[in-house]
Amino acid sequence: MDTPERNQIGTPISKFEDSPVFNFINSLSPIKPVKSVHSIQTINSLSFSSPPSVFTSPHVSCHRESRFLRSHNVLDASKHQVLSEDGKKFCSSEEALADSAHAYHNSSEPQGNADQRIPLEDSTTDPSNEQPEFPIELPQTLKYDCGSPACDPPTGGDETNSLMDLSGKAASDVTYVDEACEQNPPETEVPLPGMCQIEPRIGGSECDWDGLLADATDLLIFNSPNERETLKGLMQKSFDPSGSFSNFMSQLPQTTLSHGEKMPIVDPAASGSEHEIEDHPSQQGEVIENDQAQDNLANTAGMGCYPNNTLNNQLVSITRHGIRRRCLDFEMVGGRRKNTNDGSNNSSSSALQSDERNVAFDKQLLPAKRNGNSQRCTLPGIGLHLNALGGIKDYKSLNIENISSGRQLSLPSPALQQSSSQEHSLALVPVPAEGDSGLPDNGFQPAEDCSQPSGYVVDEDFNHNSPKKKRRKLESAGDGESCKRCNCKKSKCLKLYCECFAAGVYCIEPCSCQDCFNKPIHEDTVLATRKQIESRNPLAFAPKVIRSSDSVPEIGDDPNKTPASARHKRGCNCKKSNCLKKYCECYQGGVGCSISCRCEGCKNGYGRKDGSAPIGIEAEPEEETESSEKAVAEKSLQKSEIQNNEEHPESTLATTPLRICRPLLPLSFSSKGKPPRSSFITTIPASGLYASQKLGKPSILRSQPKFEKPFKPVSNDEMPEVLRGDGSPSVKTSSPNGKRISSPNCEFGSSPTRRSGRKLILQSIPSFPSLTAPHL
DNA sequence: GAGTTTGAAACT
DNA sequence: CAGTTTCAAACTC
Repeated sequence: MDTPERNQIGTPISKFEDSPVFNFINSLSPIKPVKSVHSIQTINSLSFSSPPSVFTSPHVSCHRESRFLRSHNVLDASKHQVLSEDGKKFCSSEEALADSAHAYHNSSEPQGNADQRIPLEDSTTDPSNEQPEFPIELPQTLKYDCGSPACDPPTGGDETNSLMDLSGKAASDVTYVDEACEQNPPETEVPLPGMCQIEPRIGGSECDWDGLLADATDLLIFNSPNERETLKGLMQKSFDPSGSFSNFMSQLPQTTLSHGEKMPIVDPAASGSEHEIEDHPSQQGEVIENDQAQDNLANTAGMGCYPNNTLNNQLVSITRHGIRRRCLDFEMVGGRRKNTNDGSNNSSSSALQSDERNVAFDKQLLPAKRNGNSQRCTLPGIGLHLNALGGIKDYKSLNIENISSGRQLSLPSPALQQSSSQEHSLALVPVPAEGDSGLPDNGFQPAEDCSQPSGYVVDEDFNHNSPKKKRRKLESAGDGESCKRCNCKKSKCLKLYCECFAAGVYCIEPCSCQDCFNKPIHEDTVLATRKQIESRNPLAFAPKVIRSSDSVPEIGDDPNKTPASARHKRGCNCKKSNCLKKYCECYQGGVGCSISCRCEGCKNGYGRKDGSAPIGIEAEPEEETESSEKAVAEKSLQKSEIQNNEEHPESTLATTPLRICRPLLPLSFSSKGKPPRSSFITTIPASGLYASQKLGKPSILRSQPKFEKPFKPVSNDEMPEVLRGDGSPSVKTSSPNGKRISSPNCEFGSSPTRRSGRKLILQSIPSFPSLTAPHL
């Protein structure tokens, strides 16, 4: 394999060959790579975080970051341990299956989660149990694994074997690598060929480039760390032309470095995987077994999440490293399904191409899937029809921002999120807010949470099998709330009654809806309906809860106010629930009632309409507005800005940093899958509040509960923005809310707390467009 | 699991 | 804009 490819490659190869490392590797066993790896390891932990963010969806990324830190630390500290453990784990297929399933979901999420999970997953994958047919799953897991220290093993059956042996033999990474290399000497070489193949294809789209590049780098990496670097350098040079690529590359190194820790393992495995896939189907089969089991599970679950095997496998093998893989994987997922079966054996190159193609197809479907992957439900947000429509443009911007920041962005509006996810192929995976809860465990949990997500992932068709059952299961399994989906019977899921539809997400497995038209299949209908609804009420699909979290912190007022800052877009109209139950949208959204609310006997724990804050949360609404006014007086400048913002939100936004965040934020919630109600969105402060809620859908789902608990009341910067935008603009006029809205707007706009909000407005506006745009 | 309550969404 | 109806979630049993 290798030799022929190399020949083809020609120049590129020659470069690599030039490097002493490469030559050495070629002549010798993989052992050398290991050394390089060690050096890299130190770097990995640090760099690692950033790359993932880029690929991962905003939601995910946010969560991830927090997780990452932890995970990385853990990994660093216990790298060796992990590896040894992994080896053990590999043996156990059980965990592997479960993990792999999670991993799929996680794929969107990324490294953060992946890192934690990875070890386990890797181990699981490694064991590779086997079914050649479904190699895809394994690859995915592997990919994730790669990201994680443990991951490496994942690759081919041979690798798995080697890994197994290694696990038994030596705990150290080095041993791992060496063995892998020895067993699969060709693998080391393989990477190069892969590079060559990739390049030609790359010509296609930037996205593809990124994926390819990543893959290529991975491949190179596999051979040896040194080689990686050299390859990277080469790659960068060659690809620099595309900005995206350059950015990507910059990150890639990190990823590679990060991998470096694990590198030893990873490289061998990666190389092996490719070879195995292409050349050694039998080996693949071994690896695949686990994957298949997972796939089967996913399928049974109705999960579309799990990509088809063939394509996935190829891609996976290529991409192993967390970030890229993710992208590819997600994309792959959609496309894979179709293609995988057909050409499991296709060469890597073909796989790549197919992947690209698939991606386009997947866009529509992916969102949902991604969501599922992400964690879930949140992702509800994720499978937005809007996304598909959306706008690629938006996503690009998002990506850029993400990349630059290195964090995930919160999507401004569901539409944006979706669009971004689709285009990137990154699934917005709302990482479960839980992230915190258990890195190790959680790593998987998120996936579990994702169970819903899985639902997302699941193909639409699957959903219907037994929606109620699934739904309940999901609910029970994960957060009951989080997993939930709609249960529409008469609305066909084409009205705002439908949470999924309202959230801009396609209905998926967990849904128990009847006669559902909110599916990719009926995209046209969905879009048309959306348009109609939006025509009546531009803000109809905007988050119901707007959060000025940004404003709060920035303002420096009491942090406590944060909750108060968030407000329901329209305000509730509760008469009997006293705003103490989820019937109340304000309460459900974790925000206090505001002036805009027409509720009677308001006792909202998050903040009473009166301004009193029963729970301890400060009174939000009116009082806040007043306070805000005071603040304004104090800060004439801010005031002016705010006013300007209100009047000219756009301009303000542009100037303010918030803008960036906002655009991203809005969608976040939607992704959740089913936040309280689709419309409720948490705003995410650019800074990273997310953690608490933002987390995508999971956050949403979870968020609700949290909301119940007063404090984190949603921080939804984004929403507020949207709302503001809505409110300030004429938008609301159309909507029934308009009545109420006026007051709320006043609150936001006038209220000091909202000062930050001013900026939000602008962002929010943009998000909507994205949604509508798709309809075009 | 079925039925009731609730309030938003949709309609008039 | 107000009132009514429809709808599905939230809640209760």
